[in-house]
Amino acid sequence: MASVLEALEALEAEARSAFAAVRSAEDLEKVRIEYLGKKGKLKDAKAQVGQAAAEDRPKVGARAKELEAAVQGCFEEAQARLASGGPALSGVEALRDERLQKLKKYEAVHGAGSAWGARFANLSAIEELRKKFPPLAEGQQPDSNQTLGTGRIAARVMLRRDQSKKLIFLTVADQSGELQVALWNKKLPEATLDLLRESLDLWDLIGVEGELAYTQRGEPTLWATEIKLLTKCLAPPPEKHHGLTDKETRYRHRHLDLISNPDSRKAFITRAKLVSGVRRFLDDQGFLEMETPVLQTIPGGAAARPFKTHLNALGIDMFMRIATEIPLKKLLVGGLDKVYELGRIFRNEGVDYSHNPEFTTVELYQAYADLRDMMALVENLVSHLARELTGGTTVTFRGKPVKLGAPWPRLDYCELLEKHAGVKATDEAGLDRKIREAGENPEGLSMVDKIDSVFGTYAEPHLTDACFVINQPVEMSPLCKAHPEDAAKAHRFEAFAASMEIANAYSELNDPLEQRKRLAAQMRETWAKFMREVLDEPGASIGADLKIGIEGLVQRVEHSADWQPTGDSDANRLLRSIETQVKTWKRKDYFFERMQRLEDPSLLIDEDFLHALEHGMPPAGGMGIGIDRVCMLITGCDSIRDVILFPLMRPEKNA
RNA sequence: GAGGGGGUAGCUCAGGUGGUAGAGCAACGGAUUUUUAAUCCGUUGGUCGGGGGUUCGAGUCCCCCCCUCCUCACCA
Repeated sequence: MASVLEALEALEAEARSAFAAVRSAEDLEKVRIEYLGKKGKLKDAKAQVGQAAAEDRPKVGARAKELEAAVQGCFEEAQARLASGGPALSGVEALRDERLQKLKKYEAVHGAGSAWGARFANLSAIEELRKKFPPLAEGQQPDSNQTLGTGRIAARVMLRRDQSKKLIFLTVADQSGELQVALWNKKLPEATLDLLRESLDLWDLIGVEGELAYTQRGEPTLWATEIKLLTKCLAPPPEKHHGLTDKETRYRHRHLDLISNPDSRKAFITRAKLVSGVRRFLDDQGFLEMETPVLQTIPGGAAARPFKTHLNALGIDMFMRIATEIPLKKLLVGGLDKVYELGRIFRNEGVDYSHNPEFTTVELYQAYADLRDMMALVENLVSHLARELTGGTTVTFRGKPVKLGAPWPRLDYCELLEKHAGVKATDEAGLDRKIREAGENPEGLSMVDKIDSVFGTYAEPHLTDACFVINQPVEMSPLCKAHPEDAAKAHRFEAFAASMEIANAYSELNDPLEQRKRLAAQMRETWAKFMREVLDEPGASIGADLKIGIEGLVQRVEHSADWQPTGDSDANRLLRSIETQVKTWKRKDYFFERMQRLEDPSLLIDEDFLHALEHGMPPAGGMGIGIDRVCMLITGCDSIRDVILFPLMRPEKNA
């Protein structure tokens, strides 16, 4: 013990005199590394604590702590004495500083601002230049003296291999691919080569003009005769071989992902082609692309929860659209017979591998057509896109093959239910049993909800290859015509692939009287459902009076076909009572949001839409396709986040 | 909302039972005139997600919080 303690004392004395003797910033850095550095003497000393006898460790440990503080103090003292411009740079700052130095070095020769480049015209894509290299036969020795023409490219430096001070190989990449560039003193002025050797970093953007020739190893290479820095990269790039794998970083900083991961870049290029392919396909069939409002006062066309926003100029609340259906149908009324809209819609709901709050759909409507036209259209469209973008009609999703080739089988909704769940759609007790088997509670669910729940749990997982599910119960489809041969069924299909719904189509309901009935029924159902939820909310205590009032209202809503919330003073009184009680509930935000929707009846019955139908909407086929999901299938991406450039991410909190 | 995996150098990752954080790549210095994830020699670089606790000593043990991925739930 004595010896360890003595050693510590001696080290402190030694460090004090060493730091005291420092006369320059360089010396200080040396002494700092000697004592405080990673392999410095202080580390060695601290390591000895563990070697000391167990009973001595407390004393020795405490002394080592003092020593560390003392030496750190010596360093700071010396630093202050020299006034050497603040603490040493560390980590990413040091790397950035190195690059700044190189930037200055380059600009010292080429002038201020030269590191940020300018127009560099008459470029070839790397992909095009590579085509100028004749393919080499197996084992064939390339003629490295033969020039195969010239090339001019702009690209990012991905790899750098210095063979010597006279020859440097770079691997550079542009959007189309990678190519080797050689900087050689026999092709490039010595001064240029020297400057670049000392100032060129990975991920810098450069412009190169030169001769095309194989190397002796047969690598297609652009031998630079002129080279310019087009943009300096100041931030340190990710690891050159493994690239960027951390998903969070990839989503938050997509630009890094696109540079580092060619597969990711390829997926988004494919997505762009897919979107333009959809447009071309529809345009070629005479559809016109329309642009309808994103901001709406009544978010209709679906039952999803909307995002709410506020328009200052008019002092009104507005909503982001949850579908494009309603305005497009008004265009059918207006005499535009084949219309579509491809764009973003917004739903204030969950996030998982196949859901993002904002996503892209294409909705299309064709007058005087029906479901059958929509079927032909979507199966041709999707198999056409698959063939064009992947070369085939069978894709791989989550490790399993998925067939997208037309024609897709037509599967009856109720038959699927019976086949996979073993119950009939009319068998309420059976449905309840299946819901309980899945660990859910069927109480409070409407018949439609029950059927939907069982179908989702038992049938959807089996819908791997692209298929049409048809003949849904009509209650599930409020905007859809009844089936011409069976009024209980909807003239509707949902297209599934890989267990995801990728399209949904109707023979559109154009009877304004029937439409009003359906919307009213849906509205009453929503009211009743909300009231029942309030009654069932676990942990919520509501007074006996209120309970009776709510139960009464539910009865009234469910049994009177023409019930309207407007003017029902009982309903408003109940809402106010609920409002005061809900304030302390755990899920109060959820309930307040639902209450707000219920307070404005126009949110549930879109009178303007019904009025439009009364002017005559032609019978029509209509369809919505989930572009993101189709894109997942065609690019083979397992998550919707891999096909959305900037998926939703919780903001990072800085501590 | 529930369960599980993860957060360590700029990047990719190691770190039995607490002993004072390592490697590869990148960076810096040097060698190298046809390499290709170039190679060889040397060097620097870390509030180990954040906060608190136990301890002489915490990446490691305990508590709280944050972010993320996966599965499930929710979701026309």
